[in-house]
Amino acid sequence: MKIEYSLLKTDKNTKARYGKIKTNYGEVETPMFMPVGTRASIKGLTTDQVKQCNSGIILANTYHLWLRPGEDVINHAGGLHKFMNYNGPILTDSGGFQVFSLAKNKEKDITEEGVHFKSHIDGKKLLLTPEKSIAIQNKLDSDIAMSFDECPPASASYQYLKNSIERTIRWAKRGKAVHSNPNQALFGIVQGGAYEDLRKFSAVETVKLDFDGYSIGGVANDGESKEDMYKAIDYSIPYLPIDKVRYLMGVGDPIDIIEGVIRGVDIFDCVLPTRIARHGQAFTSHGKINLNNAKFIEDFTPIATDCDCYTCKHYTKSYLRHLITVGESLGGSLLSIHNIRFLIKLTEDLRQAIKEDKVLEFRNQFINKYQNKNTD
RNA sequence: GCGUCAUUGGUGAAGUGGUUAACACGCUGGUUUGUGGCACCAGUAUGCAAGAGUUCGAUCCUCUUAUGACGCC
Repeated sequence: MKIEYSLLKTDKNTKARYGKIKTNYGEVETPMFMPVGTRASIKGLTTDQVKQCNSGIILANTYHLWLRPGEDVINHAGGLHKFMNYNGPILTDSGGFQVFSLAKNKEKDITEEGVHFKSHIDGKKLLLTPEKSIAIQNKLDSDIAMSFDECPPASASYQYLKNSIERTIRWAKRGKAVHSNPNQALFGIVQGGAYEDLRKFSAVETVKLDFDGYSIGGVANDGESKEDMYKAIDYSIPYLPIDKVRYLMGVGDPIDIIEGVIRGVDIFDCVLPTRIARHGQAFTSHGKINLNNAKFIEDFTPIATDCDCYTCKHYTKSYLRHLITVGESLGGSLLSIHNIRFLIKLTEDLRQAIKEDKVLEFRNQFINKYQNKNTD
């Protein structure tokens, strides 16, 4: 089967929704944060460790797995779940985001056929098309495949975005036409920057194609303002069906997740928790802390006493700082566990708040604490 | 005892008679939003062993002292 989404409750004061996604690999409650495992690995963690964070869906990336080891290798291994030993749902990103950053000359390299670019590994000239992206994802056998879309920068002009979303819709059609894995859902992607009419057009036209779920793309890139991100969500959501999952791509700042949930988003993914972990930073309810800071040299307390993650149960800030400063990869792993758990816990708390119709109170309390770092 | 050479930030060190003493590491902060993993950005010697002299001006030239390395008796 493909996935099935059930909307179970809506917050009384906001658009926040509590729901469940049924997949071939178990049920997942939403709102939910999805950790990113680009190359079939949540960097530095075993899948058991990821599961211990109470993860539901995780991500992998079509572009990276296409280049190495190749979709056939993973297909012969029995699919992505077996290959990477993850016994839970997996979503694959289409590769669009990566390919556009590799396309040197946007006007020349991005054509109706697809995107021309050079491999970041060996410089080989490659072409990724909507059909190719879907074919790769079919073979990877993820539970959710994403349409191949163009992800323009926040700085793109209105006219550029207009042409871009029209092409993205044509690409979505082409991808859907060749999608052939009966166990895999396929999501459409809404673009259109922070323009109300473009988001509406993109959403309405994409929904006409009848996907298994919808995502809001093109946010949180190259210095886009928070206001524009929230506008992009607000302008897209009204046109998405209530009985399908909504996915805000690439968002993982705690406050942005809350604001997304309030606006009706169900699932999120982001590299932030794992990337900042490798650079020594940790989320806490009082804001981000940097374990590189000298003040933690002899701090023999956990990152957060109110955190139930493996790292906080067993390690002190002093030890974590030591690992980070000497470059031991265990430091990045332990911080990744904490940060992933932090964001998943945040979505768990949001689910509870929706059930109690207290999302706004939760938002205000969280932000107040998160931005006022001195109080304890 | 005599002679030669050396002495520049936390470390390794570059350098010049004249506006802010290179670079690297370290250190101190910061950044990171569909991951081209382990990156990027910023700050970090009011001083060039100590003292005196020459000079308009000295870290750079001269002298003395200290310390060190090497050589000779």
